[in-house]
Amino acid sequence: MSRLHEVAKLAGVSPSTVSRALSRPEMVSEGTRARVEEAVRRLKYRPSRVARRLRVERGLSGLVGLVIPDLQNPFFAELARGAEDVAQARGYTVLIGNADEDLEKETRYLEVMRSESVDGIMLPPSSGVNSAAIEMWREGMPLVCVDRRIAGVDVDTVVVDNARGAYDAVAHLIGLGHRRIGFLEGIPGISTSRERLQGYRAALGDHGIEAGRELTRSGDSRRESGRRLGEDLLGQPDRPHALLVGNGMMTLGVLEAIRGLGLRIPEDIAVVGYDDMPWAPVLTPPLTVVRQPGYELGSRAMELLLGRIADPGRSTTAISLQPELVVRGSCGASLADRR
Amino acid sequence: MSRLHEVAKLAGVSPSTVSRALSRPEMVSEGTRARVEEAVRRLKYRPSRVARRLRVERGLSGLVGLVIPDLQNPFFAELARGAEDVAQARGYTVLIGNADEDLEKETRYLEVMRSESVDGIMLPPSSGVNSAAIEMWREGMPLVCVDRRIAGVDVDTVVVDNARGAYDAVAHLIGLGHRRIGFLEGIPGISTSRERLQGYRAALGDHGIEAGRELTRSGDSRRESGRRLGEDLLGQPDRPHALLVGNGMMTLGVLEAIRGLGLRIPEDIAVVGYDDMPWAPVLTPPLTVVRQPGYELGSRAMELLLGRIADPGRSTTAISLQPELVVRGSCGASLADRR
DNA sequence: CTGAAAGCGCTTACAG
DNA sequence: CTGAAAGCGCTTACAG
Repeated sequence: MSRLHEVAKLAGVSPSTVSRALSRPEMVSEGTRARVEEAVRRLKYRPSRVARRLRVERGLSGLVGLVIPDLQNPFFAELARGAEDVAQARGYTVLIGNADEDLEKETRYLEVMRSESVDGIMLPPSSGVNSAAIEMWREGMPLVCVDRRIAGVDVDTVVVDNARGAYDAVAHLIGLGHRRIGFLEGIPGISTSRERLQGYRAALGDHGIEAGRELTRSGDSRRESGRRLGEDLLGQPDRPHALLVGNGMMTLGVLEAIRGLGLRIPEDIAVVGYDDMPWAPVLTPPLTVVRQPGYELGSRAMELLLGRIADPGRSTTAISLQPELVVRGSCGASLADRR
Repeated sequence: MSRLHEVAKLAGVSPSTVSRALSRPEMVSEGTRARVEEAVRRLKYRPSRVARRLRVERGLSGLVGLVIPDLQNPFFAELARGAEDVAQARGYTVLIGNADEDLEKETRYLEVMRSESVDGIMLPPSSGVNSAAIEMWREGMPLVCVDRRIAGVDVDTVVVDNARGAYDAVAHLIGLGHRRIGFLEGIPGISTSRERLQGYRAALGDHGIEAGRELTRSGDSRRESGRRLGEDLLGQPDRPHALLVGNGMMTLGVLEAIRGLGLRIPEDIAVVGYDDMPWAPVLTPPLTVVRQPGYELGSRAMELLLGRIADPGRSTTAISLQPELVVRGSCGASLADRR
């Protein structure tokens, strides 16, 4: 790797001039600029972003951090994609870390990112309390929470209306004649799970159905917990006849459980999944889901983050996106029509 | 953020001593070490990795780069997970970039990573020729190619035996009585696609079946191309009655095409997918696939990369992992038994 | 328009 | 065992 001073030597100018020619070309005469550019080309010079970052004040590193709870979950992969597209378009590079739904790993990534002097951080926080993210935000690190909220902290946030998504799904099931409707919660303690549970209960309540605790279970947002909980809930004699699963990966496990129990969808059990996973339309029957705008969630959050980096003092903004119930075949909607 | 010199002041020692106390504690007396540690705690001091990286020679940054062709593809997400687990365990942080199957984006990420002075880079190269990766490797950047090879360059490589995977799948179909077997290739030009095509042809050849060009199509490894190609290939009057799809995301599209055409699996069309996607077992019928050890691919490659970083002069090693044919219901294997 | 100088936050020979 | 000094590769007031 060639260095700035080698370029300077070859071009016959001082290092300062090379630096200027590269980052603020208008401050340099046309002739020297050309000579510098030629030298850069000849030496294949690429400035060290590390050295640059050390010198330049916050807000100019061109790096933003994104801590993803679970890269295996297509929903987060889509969110990351949205974030990355916006960042790239504005000349930013995204440093992605996979926290694996583990608070300790999340914290480690946040520390590394701070220590790498990123300009800002975006994350779906794993849990509201005593997070390293809050501390960094208080110390002036630009931060945006995406998908999940942190309670009690005034920070830029982009979320989906989770209560509404769950409410719509359950109302749909009720409209189809169901009254024994189960709910499988994702990781308890995060805002998405909590709000979906609220939406579920609200829909039941509004239709005069009592929400018995025996119809809900809490998991960990992984496939395996979906399978276990599904077997547990649906293996009971007085099992529900309809089910809302609070998370895309868990839905996969629930489908395995249903197959294992020999139940038919939708005749024996109607299913609505949360998140429109890529495979939802090719299932038999195609899965009815609450679709979340993952890509938009990521892109809007990145816009907010870059905005905050550019103007750290601006007031915080909270964006709420709408989910959409996508009715396919797994609830027997068409079945009901035919009755 | 507190700095090294503030810690030094609080502890009543010189900055050099603080640095030593932190990175080589055995060089410092017990008393001063304790005072430094106390000061670090009080000030919540976190060393700047940026400054450290500038000073320290290559091989000690604690950062490795991973350029992923497509984060939406669960296969690569799994690979990334394997890579990350090994890196974390050894104190390394992985900087992930999403190249989006785009040579230009791949190059941009590679440049950023070099310019961030990462210790090494791991990637499934998007195309063998004139890649920035090769240039960087020649300039001394530790590099390992994973999943895909670069022809003609002597570099550490971890791949799966793609020819074997495709061969086994096609041989399985032939064993079931099929002779008109189609193949949908992923992005042409990358080693995985090429080798799978070779395996497909070899299996046909070994069983005395002529591999007509009208039974193969080339796509771009995306779902949409699977759908388009599937409709095209299976919409013909003399369509194949069995199909190997060269890529997990394309398989999703093919399944949509099959449903759209009103064909039944496996009666009208037997299907084998490449990659054991998470949803394969919950399809109806469950999908027969060639399983690739994605996690192991990533973890082995990371071990190789960290090994090379530690010893840049060692001879290059090539690892080939074995795929595994997972027979489920989409080829009618059980159907055939009953005949 | 250009150069010399100082400095970003660390680490590491070198002396003591 | 500890400190003063130099330096990693840049950027940016400050003079001219």
